[in-house]
Amino acid sequence: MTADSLTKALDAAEAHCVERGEKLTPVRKRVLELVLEADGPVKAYDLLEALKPGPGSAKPPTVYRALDFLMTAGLVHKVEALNAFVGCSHAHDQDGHGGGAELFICSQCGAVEERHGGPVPTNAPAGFTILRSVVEHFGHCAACQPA
Amino acid sequence: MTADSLTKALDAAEAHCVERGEKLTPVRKRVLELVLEADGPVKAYDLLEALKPGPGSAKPPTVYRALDFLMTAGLVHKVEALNAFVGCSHAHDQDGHGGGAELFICSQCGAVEERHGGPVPTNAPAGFTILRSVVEHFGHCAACQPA
DNA sequence: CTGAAATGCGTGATATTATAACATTCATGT
DNA sequence: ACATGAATGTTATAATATCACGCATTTCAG
Repeated sequence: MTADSLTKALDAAEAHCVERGEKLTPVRKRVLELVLEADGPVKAYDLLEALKPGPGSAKPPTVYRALDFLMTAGLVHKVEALNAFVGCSHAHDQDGHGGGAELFICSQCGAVEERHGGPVPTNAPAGFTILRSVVEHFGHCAACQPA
Repeated sequence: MTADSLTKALDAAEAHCVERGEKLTPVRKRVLELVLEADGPVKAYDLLEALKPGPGSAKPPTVYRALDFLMTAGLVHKVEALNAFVGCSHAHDQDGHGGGAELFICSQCGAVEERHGGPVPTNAPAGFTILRSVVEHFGHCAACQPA
């Protein structure tokens, strides 16, 4: 992500929050920035390290609260299988499609692609109502195919 | 799961391991039994508690090693979004279909349904090779629909 | 049989991930 | 000013998972 598109993404995120009647506070914005800057999924405690050049501030709750906010706002996704977080380029609300995107994660280079409107699970058990889906695919992206 | 079908499942698991040239040792068998007995996904430290009526034995590595073995053998799945484990009724090898089943988990009663040959992700990025997929759906099973 | 190698497990310590509980600050409306 | 509520700071701890070492047993070539 270029510095320019990062700025744009942050502005878009801010607008997205305002629409929702919420505030993208400095801490939240900084966390989002760090997540978006990263090449791939980021760990919460790596964010924590990155957040504290200064002495006192930045304890675990700080980053987890910011991440919770950003996830609720649909700006960040958690990669459950990695206990890590990725930025969401679409800035969609997470309501209405089960709260989860379909993620394609390259184990080689860390690149993450996100898709929506994914495969409707046609083979759900009869009568099962899906409220939230976690769909994560791990493998090699086009650029990282083994020779 | 009835006591009778539990015994059958354990015997089948043992046969499954022998086929693979591996051993279902007492510790592994006991862990599998505990996972199968449970109503729903089980936490590793709950297994740990259940494993130690005696004083000394049963430390975290014991249960994690057993779980690793059982997962590799395809007898147990990890629910990534819950950090919990479920027994696998099919006793399939996990090779050949991305290492993951599609799980339907009732948040109300904890029931887990497992499906295979799930939705081929038609919208994968071009050139992406999937090695492992995590697909977990959370919601209400037929018996737990809200009134 | 014997000894090297592999495997499984016990044990203590520690790393990693996440939350609880309570205090403080700050913006906002009245 | 004062009350209120949201966000954050702060301390502690819970929950999840792995490392590293050593011992016991099995396996099997020689």
